[in-house]
Amino acid sequence: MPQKKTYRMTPQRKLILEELRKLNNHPGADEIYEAVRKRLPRVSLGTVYRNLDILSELGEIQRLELSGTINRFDWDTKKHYHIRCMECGRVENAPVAPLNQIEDELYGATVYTIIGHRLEFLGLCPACSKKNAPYEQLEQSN
Amino acid sequence: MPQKKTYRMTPQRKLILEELRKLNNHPGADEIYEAVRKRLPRVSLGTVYRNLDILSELGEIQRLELSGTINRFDWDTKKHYHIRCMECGRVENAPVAPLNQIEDELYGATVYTIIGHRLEFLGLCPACSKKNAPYEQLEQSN
DNA sequence: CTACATGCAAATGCTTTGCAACCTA
DNA sequence: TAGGTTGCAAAGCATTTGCATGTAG
Repeated sequence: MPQKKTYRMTPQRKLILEELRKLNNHPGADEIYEAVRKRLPRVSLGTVYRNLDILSELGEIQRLELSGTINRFDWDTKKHYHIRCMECGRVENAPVAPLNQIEDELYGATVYTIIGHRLEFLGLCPACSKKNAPYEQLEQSN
Repeated sequence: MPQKKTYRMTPQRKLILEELRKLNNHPGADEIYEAVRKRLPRVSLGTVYRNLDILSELGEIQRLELSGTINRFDWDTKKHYHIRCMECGRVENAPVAPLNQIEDELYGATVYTIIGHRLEFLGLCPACSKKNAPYEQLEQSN
């Protein structure tokens, strides 16, 4: 197995963590960058990105990979969920019935007007599963 | 209200739709581009992007906005879901209990090794809700 | 000391856009 | 004929990376 990497606690890393913990609005890297910059004007965006990577790898913070701009297209316009291979990116339909009632749980519990939801499963396709046996366990603990 | 736009059926648009319907692997724009290029070597990637936009707007195809593009960070490392405003991008926690058993539905039904799932709610935050009353209805029919 | 980390700038990768020419209804 | 559409190239934008220098352990 690969030897363990030892991480250091640098002023930059500490500040990034501190500032993120002050923010309750699930900020992006740019917003964290701006916050840190007020206390350490010479930080670089690159440093912020690198540290956010490391900190989420260490489990100190969580990276939210929300759905975003265009990625994939589907000729099937019916509602259905997908499963994606974390290794190779393959996407297939997930044979799971639509959660038609899941949005009801939010009524009264949020101030948002709910429009819909997205559910996506993550895993390994058979090919990558074989190639990469220990990977699953690793990600499980994430 | 805005006057209705009339769309045309161009050879490019038709081919893009045809090729997408042949592909069962939820392709990205680049893959569709390559497929179309075999039959129409001078198409441009820009045309492919523009048509995928229009076709999904028309409901002829579905755009899968899978996780991975918008990166936000969260100091809270416990499992929880989020709700995102489709207008302004604000993200908040969604007060919904984790679907601990949802992945079980897939055992035996998929050849993938399941590692996890992501659930995200989409809606309008109170501020955008007010500004944009007809929007909700529009998106509902999507 | 030395491997990890930083600042800076350049390089990605994917998507969008401006524009002049083109073509569908 | 009008206004949507195309190819091309350039521009965007968020994120990553190469490199020389700096520094925590």
